[in-house]
Amino acid sequence: MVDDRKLAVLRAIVEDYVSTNEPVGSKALVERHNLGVSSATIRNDMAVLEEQGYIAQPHTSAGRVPTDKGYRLFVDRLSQVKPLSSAERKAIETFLAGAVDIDDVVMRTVRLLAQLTRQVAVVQYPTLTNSTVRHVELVPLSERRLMFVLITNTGRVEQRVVELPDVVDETRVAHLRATLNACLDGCGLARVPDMVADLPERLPAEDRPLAATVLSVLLESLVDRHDEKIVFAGAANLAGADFTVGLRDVLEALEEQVVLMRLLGETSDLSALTVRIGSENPYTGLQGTSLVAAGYGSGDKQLARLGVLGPTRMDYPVTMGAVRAVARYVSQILAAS
Amino acid sequence: MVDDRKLAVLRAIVEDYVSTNEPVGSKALVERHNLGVSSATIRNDMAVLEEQGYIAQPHTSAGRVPTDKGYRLFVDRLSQVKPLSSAERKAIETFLAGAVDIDDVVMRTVRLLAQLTRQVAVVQYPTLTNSTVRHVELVPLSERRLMFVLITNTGRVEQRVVELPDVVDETRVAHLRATLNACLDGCGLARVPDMVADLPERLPAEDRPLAATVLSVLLESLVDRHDEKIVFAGAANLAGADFTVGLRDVLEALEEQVVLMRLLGETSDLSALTVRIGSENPYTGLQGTSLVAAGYGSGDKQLARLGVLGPTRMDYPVTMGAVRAVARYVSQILAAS
DNA sequence: TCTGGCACTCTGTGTTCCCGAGTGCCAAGT
DNA sequence: ACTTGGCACTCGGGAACACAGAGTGCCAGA
Repeated sequence: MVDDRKLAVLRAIVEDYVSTNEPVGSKALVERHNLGVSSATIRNDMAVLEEQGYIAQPHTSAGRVPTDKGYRLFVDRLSQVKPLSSAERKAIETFLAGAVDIDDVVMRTVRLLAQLTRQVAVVQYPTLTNSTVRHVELVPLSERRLMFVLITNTGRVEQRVVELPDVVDETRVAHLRATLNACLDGCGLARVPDMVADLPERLPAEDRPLAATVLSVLLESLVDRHDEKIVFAGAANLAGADFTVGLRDVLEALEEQVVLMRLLGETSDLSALTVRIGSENPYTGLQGTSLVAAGYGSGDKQLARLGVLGPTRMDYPVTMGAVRAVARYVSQILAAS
Repeated sequence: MVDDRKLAVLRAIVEDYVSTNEPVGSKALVERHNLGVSSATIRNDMAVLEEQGYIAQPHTSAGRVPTDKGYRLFVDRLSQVKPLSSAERKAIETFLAGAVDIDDVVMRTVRLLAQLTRQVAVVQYPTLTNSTVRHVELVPLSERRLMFVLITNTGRVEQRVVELPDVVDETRVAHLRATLNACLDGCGLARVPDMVADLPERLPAEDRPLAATVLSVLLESLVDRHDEKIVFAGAANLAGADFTVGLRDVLEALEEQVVLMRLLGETSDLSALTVRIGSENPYTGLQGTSLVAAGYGSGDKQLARLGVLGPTRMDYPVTMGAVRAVARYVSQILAAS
């Protein structure tokens, strides 16, 4: 009986604080929620909760505010994800359905998520490592320049300009293209380096310089930077909120790809809905913010993650519901294309 | 003599206000600049300048602040663009040189500009209308789906998935590809619709459904949205500045592609350095901000625009120098690739 | 274990007051 | 016709202060 009520009190505090943005006191608590006890009892419970580190008071004789630890407990045990309304589901579906290519999917997703949660949305591009080669194209641009294009089964297109050491005629390029496609078609990107390792040796000697140049660009484009691409939207939603830490730091973090990568990346289970609260964050500029993230992917493969970043004081059930729903719909879209 | 000094006073007011961010009074003015007259004289001049609308005072008995009209005069007649230091030039060069594709160029440019000016940078993607077709590629994804890829001479790649009405075999696709390339190679994008208008009729009857489907996607991808792509960076730089209008509005405007398009687009001369100050702005959310923009392009063709957005109270000479320099370097890079 | 009561401690807000910077104007000087 | 020093006036912003209100901790009694 004892502990049960304390948990109810904590839940009530979190809910009230999230909705009012003001420290909540014992009296207001018994009025708004019908716990069957008096405010004095609540005060005792609150004292205990504070001692255990779940809540804190900004000053003596102000109400209580949840700590990060308090939010953590709330998220883990006291709340359940709130599903979206059917109108919202409908909106998601129609909005995402119009996407024409992978860039468009990502763009629409991030905007949708920002609008839905009224917070900052973050979407990581589908990783290349799980995709396979659909087609390789070599397009002569001029005598000594090629454009190299790699198309993956996820609809992603990688392109690079290749500077050639020598003038190369069209038929050699065609030959290399055919060879590359034969060698790589359907091959997982992770296996590409192995597949092409001995490729120059299997070619006539006069084709080798060309092949070597193209391959070096190909390999470089794979390892390069593209797992690291992340976009965000909804920065305007930060303007209203007040952070313990400066707004500037948050904006800086958002523009720093590396920080976002670590933020989204450092989660053990890709498929689950994960929440990172305030000081649990690795980056100091993002203390005072929480991240709600989920993995998405086509079919059974998880490709990447998406989520929203907001003030620690956020409505976790609703946000988690939105993130989960969007992740599912994006997965559907990607699986279908 | 008279007017000359008034202009000097206005210049001094702008410079002081930009550097101190406080309304500047007559006394401070004679101290910091050696105008050879007394503060009383300055006061008279200031009264005239105020009556003419170049400066204003926030309250009675505060110093003066330049109005938008005052900044306008300053930019047009009282200042000269300040060139960058050689260290800065060097930095630009090396930073931009590493770009691997057009996305990378744009990304690097916008970040560079944001960092250089410590303001929000805005870069418009090179317009497709001035570019020409380098290559068209059709890649079978499955029996009834094609990926259509269009490569332009500016290194831009457009991609679309095409849903086919029927199962189509590979040789027909190859044939269509060859026909398309023969027809469109080197053709300006604006002329593409004309060029392909009668193309189905020139094909054997059995190829026409396929051709029609692909062409409709092609045409759609041209008119669609890609002239409208704009990216920005440096939002964190907004955090420090204080706007007359809310920070939120500015952030919202930045995320609204349409607004940015109009902002950058509505300038008569594409090649000149243009400055739009405060209330000269079309969008209400951007009053209180100024835009400094320049066109860029490869060779003699202007492709698009880039610029920075900052508080009306900005250091125009320095900002204009940075924008101009970056525009030039980007043009160089694009011309070379 | 809960409850009502009570004294205490804060913060936030409103009020008042005053200093100082800056102006406008005027009469005198060049 | 300008310029200058002087002077009275205005107003914003900060400091000092008081006060109401909300909230707490604790204690004695049910």
